[in-house]
Amino acid sequence: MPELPEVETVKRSLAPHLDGKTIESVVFYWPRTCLGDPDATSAQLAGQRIDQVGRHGKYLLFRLSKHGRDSFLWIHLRMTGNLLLNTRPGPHTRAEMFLSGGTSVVFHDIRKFGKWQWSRDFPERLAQLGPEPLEIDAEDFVRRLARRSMRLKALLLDQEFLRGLGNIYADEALFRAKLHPERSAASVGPRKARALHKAIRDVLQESISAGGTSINNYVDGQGSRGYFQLRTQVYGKAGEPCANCASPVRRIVVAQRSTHYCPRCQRR
DNA sequence: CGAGTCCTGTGT
DNA sequence: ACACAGGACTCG
Repeated sequence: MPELPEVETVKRSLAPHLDGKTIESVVFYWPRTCLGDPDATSAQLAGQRIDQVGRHGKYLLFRLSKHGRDSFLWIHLRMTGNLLLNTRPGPHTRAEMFLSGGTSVVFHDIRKFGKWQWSRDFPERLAQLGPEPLEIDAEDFVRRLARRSMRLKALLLDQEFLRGLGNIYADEALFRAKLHPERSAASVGPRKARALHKAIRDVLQESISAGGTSINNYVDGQGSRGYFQLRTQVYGKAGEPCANCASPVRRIVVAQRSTHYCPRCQRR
């Protein structure tokens, strides 16, 4: 479910409540939520102070310290994960974190795809990700795009190309830039590449301002829904008229993911 | 590049 | 009963 804007919204809703608190205990109700040994992870986490809650692409990153030693905990929400502050655990609660001062964080995850991992050093998986879409500058983006022959949709979903785009925002950005999802990245000229860079930034920023996209399950740390679903133009709109030209939006499958585009505005 | 896997819930 | 779902890994 959550892509960059949703994870950013979760981070903003949690950080003020967690920064500076100490982890008293962590319980994994579904042990496979934890990459690595759940008992050892819980033991390592107990007593850690949360120095900062951040975001790296779609990952939430907790910077921790105990006895003067830094460590890291990342959480990936995958399709249906939610982190909820001070709520009762329910049937879909996969993990729970208890903090100093009576604060708790429940990890609710219907499909059990979400993952937590603790590490002493900066996590390798995060180090392998591409740049933040809201930080990379246009010229750098254009150069990186020109080096890849992959289809645009598949490339935008590749977290080593850019970290944070998922199925909704990849489709929305390609629509805004008027680029066909199956077009090869290297075939896109610098002018259109710059338009895509701007489209990505705009759609992500607008969604963050709207608190993310809530289609089914997504809510922030306080349980609030976002409302960017009211602003999407192609995602989930197969058969509906295109906002630009009124031709029906088409749904195809690219890289095993449903892909929505306007066949008239987004030519190959 | 595609297919299969991890999972549960919802809608047709 | 079947298709589909904001993700990402592993395999051939």
